[in-house]
Amino acid sequence: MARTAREDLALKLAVVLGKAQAAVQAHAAAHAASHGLTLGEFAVLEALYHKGDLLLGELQRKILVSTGGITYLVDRLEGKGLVRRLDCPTDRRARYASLTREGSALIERIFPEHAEWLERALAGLTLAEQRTAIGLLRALGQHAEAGGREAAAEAS
Amino acid sequence: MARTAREDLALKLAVVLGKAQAAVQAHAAAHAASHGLTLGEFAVLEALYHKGDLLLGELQRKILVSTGGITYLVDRLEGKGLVRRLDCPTDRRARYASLTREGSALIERIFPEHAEWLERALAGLTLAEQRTAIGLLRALGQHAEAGGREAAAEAS
DNA sequence: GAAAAGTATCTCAGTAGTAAGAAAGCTGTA
DNA sequence: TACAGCTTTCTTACTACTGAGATACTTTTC
Repeated sequence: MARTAREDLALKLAVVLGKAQAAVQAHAAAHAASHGLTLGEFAVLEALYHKGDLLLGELQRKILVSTGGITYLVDRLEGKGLVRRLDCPTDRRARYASLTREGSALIERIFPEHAEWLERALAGLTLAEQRTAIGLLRALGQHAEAGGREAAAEAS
Repeated sequence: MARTAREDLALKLAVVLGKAQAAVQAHAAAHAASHGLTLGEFAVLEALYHKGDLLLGELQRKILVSTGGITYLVDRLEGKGLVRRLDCPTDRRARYASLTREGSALIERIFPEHAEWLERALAGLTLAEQRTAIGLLRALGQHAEAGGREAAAEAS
C-alpha cells in the first residue's frame, strides 16, 4: 500500500510532537531536579498546592499515573516530610494526601520559578502562536484520547 | 511575585502539550504492543527500515535514548531475531545494527498499519491544522532544545 | 440483612529505561 | 612513534515507574 500524503503529514506531526514535548519535559525535569524532586513528585505537590487536599485516587487521575505509582510517589514525599496521609472521615478505604508545612513552603517557593522556566522554554512561540498551539493541541489530545479507547478495544 | 498572563499561558501550553503527546503515544504504544514490541523497539526497526544499517551511536541519537538504552534495545531485538550486529570494517570499536530478514519482513508489514493508526489518532485536526501544528511544534521544540542547554548549565 | 459487585489503596514482581564508568580503539600532535 | 585525549560500545547498579493481584471497605440488589 502506497503511503499517502495524509499519512506522511501524520507521521511528521507525531515526530515533532514527541520532540517538542521531550524538550519541554527535559526543562521541567531539570528544574524539579535542582530542588531534589522528580517531575512526578513535583506534579503531586503542585496539584495539592492548587487544589488542596485530594484523595489518592483523585490525585492519581489528575497526574496520569497508575494506582501503584501514586502510592509510590506519596510514600516518597511522605518520607521526605513534604506530604502526609490523612484518613477520610466518610470512607475508611480512602485517604487524603495533604501538604505538610514544609511541603507547602517548598512548593510555594519553587512553583513561581517553575512557571518562569516554562515560560522561557516556550518562548520560541509568540503569545498569539501559543494560543493557537493550545487550541490545536487541546483538539488533538481530546480526539486521540477518545479514539484511543476504541482502537485499543478493537485491537484486543 | 504575581503570576503573569504570559506564565499562565505557558503553563497551559505545557499541560496540553503533555496530554496530547501522552494520548498519541498511548495509541502508538498500543499498536506496537499488538505486535509484541515496545515503542523503543519499534523505533529502532523503523529507523533501520528507512535509513538502512546504522552505527549504534547514530541510532541512539536518532531515537533519543541513552547509550545504555540503545545497547539494551538492540540486545533485545537481537534476542528476538529481528536485528543483528555487524562489525564496522573501518572502526573496530563500532558496530552496525542491521535488520535480519525477519526484522525486515516484520517492519515492512506493520509500518503501514502504524501510519494508519497515527493518522486516525491525529484526525482531530484538519490537514491544514496539522500543517500549522507542525510548524508551531517545530519552532517550539527547537527553541526549547537550544534553551535547555543554557538553562541546564546555569542551574548546575 | 446477606450476598454480590464495585471501589480505594497497597504490595510485589517485573520493565524500560538512565547514569556513571570501564574497556577498547582511534586520531592528532610533537 | 608515542601518547594524550577523544569516541564508541558495553556493563552494572539504580530509578521511576506499570500492572496484576490482594485486602479492606462500601454500595447495590435481592
